[in-house]
Amino acid sequence: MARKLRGKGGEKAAERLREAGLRPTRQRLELAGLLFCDEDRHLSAESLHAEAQEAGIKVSLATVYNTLHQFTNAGLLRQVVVDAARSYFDTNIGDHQHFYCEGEGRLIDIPGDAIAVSGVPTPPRGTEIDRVDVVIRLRRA
Amino acid sequence: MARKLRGKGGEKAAERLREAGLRPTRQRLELAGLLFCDEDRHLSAESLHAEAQEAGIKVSLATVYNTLHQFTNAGLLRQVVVDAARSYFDTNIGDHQHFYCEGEGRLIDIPGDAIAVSGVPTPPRGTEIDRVDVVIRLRRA
DNA sequence: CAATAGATTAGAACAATTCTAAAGAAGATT
DNA sequence: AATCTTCTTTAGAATTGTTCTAATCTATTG
Repeated sequence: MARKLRGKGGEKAAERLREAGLRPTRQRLELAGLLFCDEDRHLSAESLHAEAQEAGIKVSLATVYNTLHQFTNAGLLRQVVVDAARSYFDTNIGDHQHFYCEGEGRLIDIPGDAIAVSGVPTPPRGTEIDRVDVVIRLRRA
Repeated sequence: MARKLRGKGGEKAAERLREAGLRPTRQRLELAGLLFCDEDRHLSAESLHAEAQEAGIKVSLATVYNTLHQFTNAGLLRQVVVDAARSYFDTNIGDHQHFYCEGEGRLIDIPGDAIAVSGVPTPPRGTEIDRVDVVIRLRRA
C-alpha cells in the first residue's frame, strides 16, 4: 500500500489531484509526498507544517490548513475528532476505528474488520448516517 | 429522574456537591439548578453561560468553565468530543452513546443498552480502556 | 468573628484555526 | 510565447474557544 500517490516524478499524484478538481501545485504535490509516502499516518496541521519545514519545503501554515481541508473534502484524507484542542488527519481512508492515548495524544488504527457496532437505532427523520466513529480512550494501566 | 439535585431549597444539591469535595457556593448551586433541573441536556460553556445570564444568574464565563470541569471531574457531567471547535457537556452520565447532527451541532442520546461494540482488540501493553465512545454522524438525507 | 483556604471575577493571554487582501502560478486562448 | 482569467499561496491580522492571572470575595473552621 505504500507510495500510493508517487510515480517516479509525481505524475500519478498530479493526476490524482486533477481528478479531485485540485490543481497540482508545487505545495500540494510536496505535501502529498509527505502525507502519502510511506505507511498510514495521523497528523495535525502544525505537525505537518513542521515536517514540511524540516524537509525544506517552502509552504505557509495557512496553505497547510487549506490543503488538509481540500484533501479531506476530496476524500484523500479523513479528519478524526478525538480531542477538543487539536484536529487530526488520517491518511488511512478505509473502514477503521481508533484507540486514543489520552495522555500521549496518540492515535492507533483498529482495522474495520476487527470491530463492529450493532444495534444502531434508526436515525431521526430527515437525516441519514454519514459515518460511525468509534474512539476507544486509553489510560495508563 | 428529573430534579436530581434540587430539594425544596437546594439542600440535596449542596449535599451532593460537598460529597464531591466542592463547596456549595451560590454560583455552583445555581448552575447545578440549570444543569440538573429537567431532562438530560447537552450544552457548551458558552450556551450555559448565556442561559445563566438570561435567568438572571450573576456568574462569569470563567466560572462556568471552572464549574463544568469540576463537575466533570466529580463525575456529575460527562464531556463529549464530537467537534474540534466546541466542547459539549452531557448531564447524562450513564452508559450511552450519541448521534451527532453535523450541520445543526446537535447531540442526541442513544441508550447504552441499544448499541453494542464488539471485537475491540486488546489495548496496547501498559494501557487500559477508559471508555468506548461511539459517535454516529448524521447528514441531511 | 477572625483566620484561612478555596472560589469568583474581569480582563489579559493563549493556541488553534480562519480570514484578508495582495502577489504569484496554472491552464486556457490567442 | 504573450496574455488573460481563475485559482492558489502568503504573511499577517482577526477570530474563536478556552485558560490564566492577580485581586477580591466567601464558605468553612477554630
